[in-house]
Amino acid sequence: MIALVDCNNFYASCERVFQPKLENKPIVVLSNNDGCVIARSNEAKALGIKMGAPAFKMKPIFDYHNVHVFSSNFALYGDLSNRVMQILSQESPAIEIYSIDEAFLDLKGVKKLNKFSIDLRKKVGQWTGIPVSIGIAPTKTLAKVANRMAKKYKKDGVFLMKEPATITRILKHVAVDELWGVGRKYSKFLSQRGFQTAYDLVNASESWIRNNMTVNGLRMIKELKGIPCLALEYETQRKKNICTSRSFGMDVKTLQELEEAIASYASTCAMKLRKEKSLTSSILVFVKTNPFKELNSQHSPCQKVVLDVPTNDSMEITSQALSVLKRIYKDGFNYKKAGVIVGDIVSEESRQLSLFHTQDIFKTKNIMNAMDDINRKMGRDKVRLAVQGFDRKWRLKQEKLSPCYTTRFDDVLEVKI
DNA sequence: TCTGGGGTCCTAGGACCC
DNA sequence: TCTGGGGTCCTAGGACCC
Repeated sequence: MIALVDCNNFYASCERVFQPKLENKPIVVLSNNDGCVIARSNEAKALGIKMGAPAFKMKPIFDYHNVHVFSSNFALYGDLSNRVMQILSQESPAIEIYSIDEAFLDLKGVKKLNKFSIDLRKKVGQWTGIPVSIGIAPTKTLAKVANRMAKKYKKDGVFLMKEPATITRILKHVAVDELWGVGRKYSKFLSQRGFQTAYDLVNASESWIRNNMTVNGLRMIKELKGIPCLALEYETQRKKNICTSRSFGMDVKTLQELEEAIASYASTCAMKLRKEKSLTSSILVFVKTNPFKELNSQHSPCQKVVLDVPTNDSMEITSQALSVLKRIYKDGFNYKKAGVIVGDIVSEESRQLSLFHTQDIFKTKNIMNAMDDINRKMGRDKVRLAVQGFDRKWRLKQEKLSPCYTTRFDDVLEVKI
C-alpha cells in the first residue's frame, strides 16, 4: 500500500505557524511580484477566492472580508517543508518527496495502516505546526484520490481505500477533472464525450484511451484499476533543465537594466547547478513584454547558445547569457519579464573536455566554491558579480513579506517571560 | 497601476543516414 | 514508365504536475 501525505493549504499554513492568532481567519499567499493568489486557507476558499486569481482584482474582497495577505516567502516554506519531510523519512520505511508539500510513502510491512497514519499526522502537527492529510491505497493515482477524500470528508485527516468494492464506490463519486493526470484540456475533451466520473473512465476501452490520451492516460486508468504503473522514486533525479525567471516590479526599457536582471538570473542558475553537482551545455535567454497590455507593441524573443565544454561557472554562464541578450534586445519596448534556462545538463563527473579548450576549469572552481561558502554563511548574493547591479530597480514587488522565522537570525521570534 | 515560477513527458514531423 | 524499406535524431508544440 502507498500513502500520499499532503500538507493542507501549505503556504497559508506556514504563515499561520508563526501567527497563531490567524487560526480560523482567511489567509492568502501571493505569487512573486504579489501577482496572483497561489495559496488559500480554507476560510479564504470559502469566500470564493480562486486559485491563480490576480491579486489586484481580488483587492475589494480582501479588504471587505479582512483577508490576511502575504507575499510568498519561499525561504520559510522550504525550511518547514524540510522539517516535515524529515519526520516522514524517520517514520516510514521508504519515501518519495514528490513536491514541496507532498510525499508518497511505501507502507510495505506496516501492520495497522490507519493507526500508523493517525499517529504520523499527529506527530507532524505537533512537531512542525503543519496540518497534513493522508490517503492510503494500492497505487499512487488511487492514493491521490484517497487523499482528496481525507481532506474533504475526514475529521481525522486519514482515508484508507483498500477493498475493490470501496474503491469502486468512491470512484463513482470522483469527477474526471479531479484525477491526477487530467488537466483542463482532457477534462473538456472527456466531458464532451460523456465521461463524468473516474468510474466511467475505468470502464472505457483501453485502446481508445491510449489513442486519445497517450500512454500517460493508459497508465492512469490502469492505476485506477489498482494495477501499479508508477513506481515510487526514492532518489532525486538530476534536473534536465534549470530555469530562473522573474517578472519585474516595473516596466524595464533599457539594455542596462535587462543586463542586470539576466546576469542575476544566470548566476542563480549557475549556483543551482553547483548545488546539484551538475554542468550545463546550453544557455537560453528570453525577455518578454507584458502580454496583458494588448495595446502595447509586443516583443518576446529568445535564443540559445550551445557551449563547447559544459560548465557551472557563474562568470562564464553569465557572460554567455549577456552576449545572447545583446543579440536579441531591441530598443523601444516595455519589458516585463526575463529569464535564463540552462539545459543539456550532465553530472560534474562526466565533463567532456574539448580538444581546443584552453581555460583552466579547476581554477575558477575554487573561486566558485569560495563564493558559495561565503554566501551560505552571510546570506544570498553577499558576494556577487558587479554586472548584477546595485540598486536593482527592476526587482520584485514583495510588499507583504513575513519574516524568515526559521532561516535568519534577525528574524527569530523573541519570547519575553 | 497591478496577471507567478519551475518542472516533466509524449508525439508528430522533418531532416538525415544506409 | 517505373521511384523501397528501415532506421535515428532533433525540435516544436501540447499535455500535465506542483
